[in-house]
Amino acid sequence: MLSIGEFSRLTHLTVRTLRRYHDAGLLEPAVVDDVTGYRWYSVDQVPTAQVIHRLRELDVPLADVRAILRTPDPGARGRLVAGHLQRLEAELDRTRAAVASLRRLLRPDPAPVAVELRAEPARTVAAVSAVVDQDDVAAWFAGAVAELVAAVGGAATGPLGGTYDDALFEQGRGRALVYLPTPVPPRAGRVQPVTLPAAELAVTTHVGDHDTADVTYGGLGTWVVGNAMAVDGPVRERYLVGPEDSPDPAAWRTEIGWPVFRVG
Amino acid sequence: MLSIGEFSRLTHLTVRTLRRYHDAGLLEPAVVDDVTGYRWYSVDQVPTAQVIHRLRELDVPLADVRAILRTPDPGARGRLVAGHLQRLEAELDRTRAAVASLRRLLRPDPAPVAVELRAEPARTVAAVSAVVDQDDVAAWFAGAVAELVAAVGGAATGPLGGTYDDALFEQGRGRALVYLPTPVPPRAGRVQPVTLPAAELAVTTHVGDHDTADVTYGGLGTWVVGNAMAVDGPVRERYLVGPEDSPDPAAWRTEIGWPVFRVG
DNA sequence: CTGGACCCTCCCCCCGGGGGAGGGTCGATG
DNA sequence: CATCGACCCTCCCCCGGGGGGAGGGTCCAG
Repeated sequence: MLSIGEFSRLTHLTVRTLRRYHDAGLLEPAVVDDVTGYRWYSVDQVPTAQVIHRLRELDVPLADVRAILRTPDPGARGRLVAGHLQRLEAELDRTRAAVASLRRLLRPDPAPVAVELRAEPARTVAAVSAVVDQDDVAAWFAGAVAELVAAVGGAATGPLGGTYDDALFEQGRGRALVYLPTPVPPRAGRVQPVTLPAAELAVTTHVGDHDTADVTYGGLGTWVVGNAMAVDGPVRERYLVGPEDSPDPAAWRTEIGWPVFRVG
Repeated sequence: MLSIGEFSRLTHLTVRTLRRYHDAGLLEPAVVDDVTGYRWYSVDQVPTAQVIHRLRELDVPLADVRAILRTPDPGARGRLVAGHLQRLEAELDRTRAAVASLRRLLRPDPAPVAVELRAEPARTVAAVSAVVDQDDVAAWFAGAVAELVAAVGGAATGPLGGTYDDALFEQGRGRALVYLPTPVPPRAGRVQPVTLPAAELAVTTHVGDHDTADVTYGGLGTWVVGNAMAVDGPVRERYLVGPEDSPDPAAWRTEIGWPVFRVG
C-alpha cells in the first residue's frame, strides 16, 4: 500500500490531481480508511495512472478517460483511443491552417479582396438540403455530394454549389443546401429540384483551404459595408476547384456570393 | 459604423465573445454610446478581429494576443508570433510523444522494466548545478552541457550525467546538476568539481524520447516498492545515447538510477 | 510526548467562454 | 403616435481541470 504522496512520486501526478481523479471516479484508491479518510493506493494502480496521464496529455476529457478505462476489451478500447487520435489529427490540421492564415494576415497591407457585383437569375437545380449542426456539416456535406453526383452523373452543367443560412454560423445550427446545376433536375432519395431565387450577389473568390475562408468573408463584408450595401439571405458558394480536383488545398478555389441590396 | 451583431456576422466571432474582448481590452469598439452602452465597430476593425480569431485558434492567451496587437513594429510583432508558433511545435512534439507512449502503454502486458541493483562508489566529477524551474530546465540543461563540454573537452571518461531533486518534479522547482566524469575536474565559469556521494542505486535504462520517461520511472517505482525498498536522494540519470549521438529519439538511451535502501 | 511531515476537507481563483434572466433601445409598421 | 419584435445592455451562474491556501486531524521517529 502506498500513501497518496508516495503514489504521486511514482506517477508524477500531483496529490491534488490524484484526489480529483478519485472524486471523478477515475482512479479509486485501493483502500480508503473510513476513519481518517486517508487514501491508500496499490502498486498495481501505477500503470492505470500512467494511462490516465497520457490521455490527459492529449486533452482527452476526464469523462472520456473514464469511459476508456471502463472498457475492458482491448479492441473496443483501442477503437475509443483511435477516435481521440483522429480528433487530434484533425486539430493538427486546423492548427496548421490557422498558422498559415495568420502568416498571411500579418503580412503588412494584405491585398484587398476583389469583389464583383453580379445579377444572378433564378435557377432550378438538383439539390440536397437539411438543417444541420455546424459540427456535423462536413460529414453531411460529403454524403449529400455523393448522393447528388450519383443522381446527376455527367449531366451537370456547372460546378458544385451550396447555400448556407447565417444561423449556421451564428447559432451553430441552420439550413445548408448543396446543389448541382443540370438541365432536368432529378428526384432521387434526398435529391430534389430546388429553385434558387434571383439575387444580386457580391461575389469574390476564395483561394485555399476552406478553414481560412473567414478572411475572405471579412473582406467581402468590408466591401459590402463600404459600398453602402447590406446582406439579406443565405450565403452562396460555388466550388470551382475542390478536394476532388486537386489534392493541394492551396489550389482550391471557392466562389463566395452574398445576396446584397443597396441601403441609405 | 456596425452594430455588434453586424460585426459578429462579418468576423464569425459571437456577440458574447466580442463583448469579452472589449472587457479584456483586446478589441475596443470604435464608439461606445455612453447613454445606452451600445458598442459600435468600424469596418477597419475587421482585420484586427480576424487576427485575434486566428491567434485564439492557436490557443494564444488573451493577454498575449493583447501584447501582440499593441506591438506596432511588424518585426517585433513577428517575433512575438514566432514564439507562439515555436510553442505550438513543441506542443506537437509533446503530443506525438504522448501518442507513441500511449500506444505502448495500451499494449496488453507491457514488458516489466529490467532493474539492476548497483552499489555506486563516490566519484568526483566536473559539474554545473543550479536551482531551476521545471519549465526552464531544458534551456538551462543545454547551456550547462555546452559549458561542461567546453571545460572538459576530450578528457571525459564517461557519458554525460545528471541528478535531479525530487522537488523539481513535485514542486516544479528544485536543484538540477549535470556532470561529466573526468580524471581532474576543472574549475571554469559555472563548472565546479563536485563529489557525488556513494549510493546503492536501482538502475534501469529508458529507451526513447525523454518525454516518455515517466513510464520507465513508474516501472522503477513498482520494482522498488515490490522489493521492499524506498528511495532517498536525488534521481541520477546518465545519457548513454542522446540527441547529440543520434537524431532519432527512438534510439536514445538514458540510464536512470534511484538511490534506494531496504525497508521493513 | 512532541514536532514535523503528511493527510484530510473546504472554499476561492484561473481561463475563455456559454446559458439565461431581467431590462433598455431601435426602427418599421399600423 | 404607439407598438412590436429584433437587437442590445449588464449581471450572475455554469463548465473543465486543476492551483493556492486555510484550518485541522494523523502518523511516526526521536
